[in-house]
Amino acid sequence: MTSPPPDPLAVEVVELIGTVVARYHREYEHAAARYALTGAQARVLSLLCVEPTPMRRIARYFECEPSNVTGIVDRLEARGLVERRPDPSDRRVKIAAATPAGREAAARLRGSLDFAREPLAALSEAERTTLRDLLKRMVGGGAPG
Amino acid sequence: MTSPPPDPLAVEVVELIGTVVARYHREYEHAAARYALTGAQARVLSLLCVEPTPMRRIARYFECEPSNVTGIVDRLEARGLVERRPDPSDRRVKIAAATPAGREAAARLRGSLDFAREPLAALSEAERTTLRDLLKRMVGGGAPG
DNA sequence: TATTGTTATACTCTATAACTATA
DNA sequence: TATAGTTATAGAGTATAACAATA
Repeated sequence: MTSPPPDPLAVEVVELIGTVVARYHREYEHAAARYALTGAQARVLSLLCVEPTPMRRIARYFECEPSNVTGIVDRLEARGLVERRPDPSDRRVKIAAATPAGREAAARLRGSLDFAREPLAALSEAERTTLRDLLKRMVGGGAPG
Repeated sequence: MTSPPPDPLAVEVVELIGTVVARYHREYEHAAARYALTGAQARVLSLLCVEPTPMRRIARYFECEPSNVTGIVDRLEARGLVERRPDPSDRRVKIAAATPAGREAAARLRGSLDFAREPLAALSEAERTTLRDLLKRMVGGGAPG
């Protein structure tokens, strides 16, 4: 359907983004592993620190099947990092929420993501501002979570 | 060891990168799935299209255990997308290489990564150049693959 | 009937440890 | 002895399908 012109500059940027993505993702998994969390567990926990979320909505957020979320939340709950709460307005719904221990673990993990800040050291403040604005416009173009 | 100052701008950029990474990664898996490939299979196949690579070096490249690579290459080989070749200079080594069918599949996949190019449409050519240069400097600061 | 969450199942990815064949 | 690749094993993520409880 879409037959975009083979813009060499766009290709180069896409490849660079691919490199950044691969590196970031790998480092994120490693950082999570240091807290005995898998990447998926860390991502769900981080989401639940922002806001308690029904199981179904977690699945929609990560674009995965609801059955996956059951297992991930099971394992987080078994370690006391997350709890399931009933939804007063709909007894079918279970709302997953981070416990204080979960919020603490997530905060420690977040603080350890130096690898993500480190490459920015090569840029001046003005350049970081430029980068931020360009990324914002790229991200803003997509569908909201 | 590293106790970087809590620079709000850096934090914002890191969060934006996190968003880009999450979106790109998800879309990449979906795109690979459309060709009946897992993300890991697609990444290995793409690497082998660049250059035939010994099993051990594939593992080092992706920073995973060599035993993983065996299974991934097994499955790619079973579908005729990859083949193992002996290394004439060291009979212990097996060199994995993309077959013509594998290169074709990888090319089709690469062509379908519109999602990565699409957000760039919001940027002018000058802005893309700026973005490219900033990303280059970020990436260049890390360890070479 | 439709929806929420779960269970059961099968496949893949991942790390660890032990094994083989070469070096 | 050290290295390259594999096998065996176990835990985790994922999609599919079927199910109970609730709407």
